[in-house]
Amino acid sequence: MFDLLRNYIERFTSLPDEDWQLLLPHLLRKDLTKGACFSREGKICKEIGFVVSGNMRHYYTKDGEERTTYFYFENSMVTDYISCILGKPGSLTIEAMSDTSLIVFPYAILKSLYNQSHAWERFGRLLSEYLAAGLEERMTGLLMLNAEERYAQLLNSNRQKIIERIPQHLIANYLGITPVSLSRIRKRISKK
Amino acid sequence: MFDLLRNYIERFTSLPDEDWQLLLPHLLRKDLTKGACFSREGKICKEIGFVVSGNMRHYYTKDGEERTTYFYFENSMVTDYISCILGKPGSLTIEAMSDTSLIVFPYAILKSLYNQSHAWERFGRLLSEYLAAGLEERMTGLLMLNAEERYAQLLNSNRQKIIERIPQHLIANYLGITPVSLSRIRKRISKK
DNA sequence: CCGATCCGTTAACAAATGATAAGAAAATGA
DNA sequence: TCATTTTCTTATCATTTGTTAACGGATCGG
Repeated sequence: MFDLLRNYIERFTSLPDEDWQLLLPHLLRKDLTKGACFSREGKICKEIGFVVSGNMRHYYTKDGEERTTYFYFENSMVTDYISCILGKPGSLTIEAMSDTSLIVFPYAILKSLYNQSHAWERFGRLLSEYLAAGLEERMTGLLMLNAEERYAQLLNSNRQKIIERIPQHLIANYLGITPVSLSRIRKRISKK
Repeated sequence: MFDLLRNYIERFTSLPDEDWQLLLPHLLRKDLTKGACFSREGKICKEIGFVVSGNMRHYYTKDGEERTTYFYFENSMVTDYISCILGKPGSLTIEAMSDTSLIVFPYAILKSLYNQSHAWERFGRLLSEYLAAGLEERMTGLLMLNAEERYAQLLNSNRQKIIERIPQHLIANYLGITPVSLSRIRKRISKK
């Protein structure tokens, strides 16, 4: 099963077996039941996860309300990256939306791999670049497009999984609008 | 003068002289007059810049209008990172807002340094992480805060340079609102 | 010095979005 | 199965934001 993670990593950069063996002993399987948390607001996130099956969301809290801003599906990494990088308590909570299987390993291990191996350092760079590119695209959407255009953008992106598998009020959060507003947008679009 | 760049890099990770010497021969000084462009929409960005003096902005074009979403001040890196990373034509234009002095070098050189040296690869990782953390914070602000809160956030951040040195209609762009709306927000705040 | 341009404010109106509540359909769980 | 919860829609009203236009001050170049 751990090969799923290896394949994911090799999509960024080829990883000699020697390097892979440095990580392998630290991998664990972790199963979360629906509603369980991987990382919590106020706690320092010390683990990296890889979603084998299931899906998760992360949310911030404002005025006591959860505001979901990201979703994780199978075959992707999950962590509070900011908390890991800065080593500070996170401001978001990551929660399983369904029963979810993860492969996990300590962020401290990844950091030590950065020191031990150029290949792992490269993976870290490419992962961060990939992350930054995604954030940039999404932020530009928020700055340049209105709510309806953002929903259309999501429809035409490679993130359809979100439309298909996520409840609408959470998609509204993700788009930065209210569920009521998203419902209106959908109605407007369906009339065209 | 090139030491300014070296100091900047060393704030991320210590760089042995040997590694610095790999980059040094490729550094050039470049002066832009007010209004000149460092990178243009539709062109592949092939250079990394470091702002020695002056300031710049980058903007996207929507319906023929410029939408400024970022500012660069002295002592910071400037480039169309997405265009560099993906090797694709950029969708933004980077322009000098005043006469600006840069240190520049080809992105291709940085890429080769990634191959030649673990220390440079590390710098690349840390720079990307720093970039991602900044994008994440700003995106969260866009999703969680209304326009007035975003302006207050900017006021209380370590980005006051923007308030002090940037025309208000461009700050409005940066916040994702219209200049008229920002003017109203400022009026509301001043009444308190 | 003068004209042109840029910049910020204000007003009036239109459009979009938020807040709240009600109701119905669908999913969930005992 | 039945009650409960979740999810989505719709309506109403308030608020915010966008749009357009006008005005005056500031800045800039000749």
